[in-house]
Amino acid sequence: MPERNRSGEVALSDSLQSWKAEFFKALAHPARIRILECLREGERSAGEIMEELRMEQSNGSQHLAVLRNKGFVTARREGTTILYSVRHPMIFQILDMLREYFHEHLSEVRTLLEAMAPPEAPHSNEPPRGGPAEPHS
Amino acid sequence: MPERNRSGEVALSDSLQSWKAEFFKALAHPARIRILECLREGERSAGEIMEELRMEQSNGSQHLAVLRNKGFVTARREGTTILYSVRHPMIFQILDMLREYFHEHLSEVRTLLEAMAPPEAPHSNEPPRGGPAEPHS
DNA sequence: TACTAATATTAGCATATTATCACATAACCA
DNA sequence: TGGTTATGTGATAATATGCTAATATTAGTA
Repeated sequence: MPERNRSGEVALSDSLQSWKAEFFKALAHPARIRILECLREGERSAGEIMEELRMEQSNGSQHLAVLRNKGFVTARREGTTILYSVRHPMIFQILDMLREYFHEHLSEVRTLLEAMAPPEAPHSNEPPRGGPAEPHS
Repeated sequence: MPERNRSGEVALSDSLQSWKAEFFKALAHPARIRILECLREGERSAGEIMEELRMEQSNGSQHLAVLRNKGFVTARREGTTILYSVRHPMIFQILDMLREYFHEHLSEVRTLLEAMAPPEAPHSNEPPRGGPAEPHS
């Protein structure tokens, strides 16, 4: 615990860094990233999100709870549905920066991606025929 | 596993989001944030970093390994010491954005901080039962 | 009131991650 | 050579996380 709280300044900096870590932790899941990307177009109900992302209701609700508790999204009730929206555009700025970086450094990133999911061959992915074709672009 | 690789485009987007999640996961630890902040001023040896951050050698080395494997930092040997530096200024841009947000929304953030590390106040805070609490109607 | 739909929360389990220890390797210097 | 420092690696227990199933809460409606 690096607390040299001599002037009170270090404590704030320490809080800041812990907060940043919590911030990143909340984003450190593909499902939550997808939820945020889903909300990029605007307000969405919990049901719509889970349908679009094909998540279990309970699972999705838990991810939404994480995003809610960390302040990434706000929710408002409208009748029986609850509409979620992203609280601050900074989120999208960060995601956009990452997207740029991802494409600029695609060659380097690919190596990391392969190291990321080693159990399956990154080249040929099996086409699971019979699955529902999605008209989504 | 949401893979609808009909045109190859969705797969890339999916990879992007998984990569983003991995990116955030690598940053989701206060120690690693501190290491990066420590490297903001430039190149530093592993020993300097651990001394400044008061970390155990082995522990710090592991965190450095995470940052290295994810491509956040590069390392070069100089004699007996190994010098680390941050690979891309985007990291600092993101950290700066968060710092701004942290200070702009300090009042909101403080609530989350308290919920984050409750060393005192064993009074259980009430979860948002009964739907989301609207800021004000 | 009862009933249904939409969300939220809880519980149990499996898995992943962390910090830490112990030891191994490498470079430098006397 | 021997000794000190810097760094890496493997194993372990404690902790955290995610997923599924089940249950609870709220709003709307009959």
